[in-house]
Amino acid sequence: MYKKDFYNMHADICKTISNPNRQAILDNLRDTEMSVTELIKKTGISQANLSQHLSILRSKGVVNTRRDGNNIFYSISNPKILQAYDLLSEVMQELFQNKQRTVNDAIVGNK
Amino acid sequence: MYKKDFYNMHADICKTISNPNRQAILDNLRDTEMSVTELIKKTGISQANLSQHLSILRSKGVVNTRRDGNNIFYSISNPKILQAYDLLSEVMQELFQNKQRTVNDAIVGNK
DNA sequence: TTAATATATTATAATATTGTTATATTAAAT
DNA sequence: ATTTAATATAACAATATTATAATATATTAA
Repeated sequence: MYKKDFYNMHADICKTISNPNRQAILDNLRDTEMSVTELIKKTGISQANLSQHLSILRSKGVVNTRRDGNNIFYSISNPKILQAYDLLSEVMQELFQNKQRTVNDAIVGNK
Repeated sequence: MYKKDFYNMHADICKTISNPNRQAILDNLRDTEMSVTELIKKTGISQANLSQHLSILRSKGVVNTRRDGNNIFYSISNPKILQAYDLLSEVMQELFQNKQRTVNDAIVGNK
């Protein structure tokens, strides 16, 4: 596989989880499957919009589905997705702390 | 911090690395700093576009810069960014393998 | 001081992503 | 067979992202 293809695929999977609503979905599915109705309640996302986001996650293989009667249950397909999610949380926090420190240094005037 | 803010920030940092050209940049900076000119050569991205992507990475704190004479050297600010990058590579590969397997099952007709 | 090199910025057109509204599908219950 | 509840899809407007072309800035060299 050529590097460009790799970068494209990588960016694609990364983009799939790069949306606040989809982050909320994944966070709610962290350790349990959940029906769409439950997800609506938990996330507050509108039905149509949630369904669209679930469709994106599903089409990329990030979540799996299971029908039980009238409900469809969504779950995360691969635990590494959550590992990546959590690692990015750490990165985010550390970047945020650095920014805070920079601002503080600027105010206090020390380096 | 409210969950919505968290998801927004998380998605934001995630979006920052969700672009094939920025992936290429990060991959090239993996274990060395590099000047813009070097990055142009290595990645094949146009000067203006590369500069824009570097600007995005810089503004989000993902890379640091150092001027040396006429050159500006870029480097990755936090090793966890690469850890996250690599973990997402694994996720990508595993998702890809699953998809391959599914296609194969469909062709062969076994489950 | 001017020229050359390295990098950044701005404007813009093309494309992609997002959320909303309205409508369709699917399965279960009556 | 209808009705109801759960979920999906389509159409669309608003916004964001992207790459290109043109121009500007900054540092060194001549």
